[in-house]
Amino acid sequence: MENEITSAESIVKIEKRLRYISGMIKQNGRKILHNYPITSPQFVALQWLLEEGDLTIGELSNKISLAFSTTTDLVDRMEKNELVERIRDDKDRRVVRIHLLDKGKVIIHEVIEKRQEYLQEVLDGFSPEEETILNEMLDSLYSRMKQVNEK
Amino acid sequence: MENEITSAESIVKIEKRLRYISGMIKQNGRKILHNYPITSPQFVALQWLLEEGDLTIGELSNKISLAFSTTTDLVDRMEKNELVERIRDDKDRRVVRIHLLDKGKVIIHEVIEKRQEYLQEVLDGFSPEEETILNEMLDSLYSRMKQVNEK
DNA sequence: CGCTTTAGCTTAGTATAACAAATTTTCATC
DNA sequence: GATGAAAATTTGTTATACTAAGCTAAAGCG
Repeated sequence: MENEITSAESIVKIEKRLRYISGMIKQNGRKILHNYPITSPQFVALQWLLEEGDLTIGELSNKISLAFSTTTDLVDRMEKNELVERIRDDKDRRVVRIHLLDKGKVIIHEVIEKRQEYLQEVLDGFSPEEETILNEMLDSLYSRMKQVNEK
Repeated sequence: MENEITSAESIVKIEKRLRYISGMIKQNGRKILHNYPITSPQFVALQWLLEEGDLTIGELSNKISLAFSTTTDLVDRMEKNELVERIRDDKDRRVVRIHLLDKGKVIIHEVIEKRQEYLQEVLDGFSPEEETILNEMLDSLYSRMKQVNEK
């Protein structure tokens, strides 16, 4: 059963807040990446590789919601910088698996740490109760968005 | 006085949630913009112009956290597509004010509406109480981030 | 006034990102 | 083995994004 419709006014407010927050996060992300030899899309890709292990071009493209050809170029540049390497699958020679190299691993770990420090600082302004609520909220938001996006 | 330090584990979890959610929003945004003749950065710029009224290149650059020259190019393309126009300030001939044109206004309104419909759908899964909590949470997050970013 | 500095924006130059369409290579299947 | 499909890449084009250099108008100052 669906709940009552949220007022339009409320939606506008929430949309605005989300936009401002995402602007803040973007701004902070820029500041951090400025000290590292990777770009924002590269960061996203590397983080997925760290989290999921080796991924094919297709899998990575889906994770980061980009066209195959965009991902190919992205990987080209990261390979040139020795952040990752391509490994041809022995069973299926069509498939290329992207593997995180040490240099990439060090960088991505450091950047993630900086981001976590930032988050830590933000959350220092929260009580433990608020933090619990935030966690639950993000969980709900995520699973609900997943539902809606998959429709 | 600061609250107790959030556990590292919790931070990791929250970071991950935020990342997933922003991925979802990005994915949905792409889907919507696909039907309109504007790009994602252009959308952001137009939305600020709608919200704030005419802005100078400098003001707009700050709003969207981009270099002046990037904004100049962005405005060039939007001007070519008749979404906005440049108006020289009469008092101070150095200043250029970016003004939203009708075509741009129609597009930005429609895109915002689509985004709000999406948010509406997401929030339909929430009870009024949850929604109130969400609102408060976003408020806290925003003001706290602003504090931290300005340090 | 005449000079320098500053502010606001644009240009130039380069690298990256993003996509659609065409192509290549390999696999699966008939 | 021919044919079609799948996975990546290449091609071609446009948009984003930055730094550094340049331009023009305003402001400050002797």
